[in-house]
Amino acid sequence: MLTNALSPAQSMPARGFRAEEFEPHGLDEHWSGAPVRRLEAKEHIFTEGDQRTHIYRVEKGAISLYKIMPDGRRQILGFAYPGDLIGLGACEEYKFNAQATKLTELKGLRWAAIQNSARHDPELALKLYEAISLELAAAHDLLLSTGQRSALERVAAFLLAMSRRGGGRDRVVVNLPMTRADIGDFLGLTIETVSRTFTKLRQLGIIGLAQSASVHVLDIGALQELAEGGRA
Amino acid sequence: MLTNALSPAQSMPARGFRAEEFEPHGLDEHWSGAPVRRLEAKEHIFTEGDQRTHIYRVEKGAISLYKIMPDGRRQILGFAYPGDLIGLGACEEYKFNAQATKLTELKGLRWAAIQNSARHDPELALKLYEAISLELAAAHDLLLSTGQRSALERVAAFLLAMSRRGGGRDRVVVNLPMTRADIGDFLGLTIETVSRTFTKLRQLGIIGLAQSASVHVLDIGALQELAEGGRA
DNA sequence: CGTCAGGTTGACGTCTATCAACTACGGTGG
DNA sequence: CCACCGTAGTTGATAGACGTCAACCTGACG
Repeated sequence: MLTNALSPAQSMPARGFRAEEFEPHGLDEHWSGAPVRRLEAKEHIFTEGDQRTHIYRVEKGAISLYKIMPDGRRQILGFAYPGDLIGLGACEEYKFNAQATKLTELKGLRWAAIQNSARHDPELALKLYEAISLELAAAHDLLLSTGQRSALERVAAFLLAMSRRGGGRDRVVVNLPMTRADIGDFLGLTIETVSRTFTKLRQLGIIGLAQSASVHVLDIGALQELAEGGRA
Repeated sequence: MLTNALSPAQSMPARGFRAEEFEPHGLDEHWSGAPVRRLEAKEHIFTEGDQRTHIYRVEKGAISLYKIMPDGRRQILGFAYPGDLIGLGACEEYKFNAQATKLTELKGLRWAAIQNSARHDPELALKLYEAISLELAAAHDLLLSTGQRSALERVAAFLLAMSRRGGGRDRVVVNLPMTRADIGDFLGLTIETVSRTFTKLRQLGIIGLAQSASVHVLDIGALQELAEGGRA
């Protein structure tokens, strides 16, 4: 029911929430009229410190949300998939950057409008509250990964979480709309370690790697065991 | 203005929010009537999976919020100080454990009551939304630490964040109401690494360590540089 | 066919975990 | 009063996991 990033034992998409299940009802009408915006890969929706004018909903593609340090180190906080909302944080400025990982379409709503509605519509306000509390749960799960899990465990947890995105739970074929660099910066690993770990999982017969962007999950049980530290 | 855990460049307490600045006005009246509950060190308020019956406000002491893996690895998500709220997540069950790090007092409010009020009071609902979005920002900052920063950088960022708790900004004497083990599990380090890093900071003349629970910040500029990766 | 971004693999280095010994402190009880 | 014990913290030696540097491969695209 929740929307955690790296919680393989639970049943949640990796960030934000599935529109059909959790979208604030009070937002539906607003979205229908909103114009579609198209982004090329690597194009930004907004960057940290920008005035927080809109909230966005991903229609197609995928968005990475990330923070970056002065020396270039980057931490991806999550990936937003179609149906996910972006920019819910209640503050004057965006607190992170949002960038398309591939060709992406999204809709935007003026925050001022949402805020006005919410001031007279407790239902809507509570929906915002619920939506963001799902994001918090996702952040907490990712925190458990980056803080405590080994590289193998992190990648296993990541693949499990990804296998549960996009509706059908525990899909055999998982599509990864992001690069190895993105995965690395999400999990707190380097490109090389991510690549090596994928290879190890393939050698163990747990996954298949037809193309690098498409993973076949062959043994989901093993993946779950690994993610929970069943064996190091 | 925000409440981030490890964002030394910004000015926020480590988790939750300062009551006098951010507490939902609609909650004030509720709290005044609530009974005080006293907890010994290591006593739990609730554990993961418990029915989410109350939200709590810390009055004295400190609470650690943590997740734990089957094999005992623990990730502390944050520390709640006096004025901070606990258990805001919008779901049926608590998603983490809450445990006193020392003798602590807190007040609790039945969630059902808050929820009922919020359904008719958009102001209150929006306050909940704002409160939890601050927690999300805190989680994101911690994520940047555990995912990207070195041990030295993490401890520097942690000390900076702690120096900004408790009202007076950039206090020279910082009190740490948690053990080295707690700090380690918060930052994704071991006790030994935390201890060694404190020693290194002392040898560098950046902090003073009279007692292990009380840190004197001697050179806050150096701490900031370290936290942002100024020099590795 | 050349170029470039993305991905894989190998050799090596290093940061931090692990294992272990030791100190300091506080409480408890003889 | 002091011996004893448990918890917390520090420090040292060692090992291992992951990062770094580098070569190479692949596929897309002009």
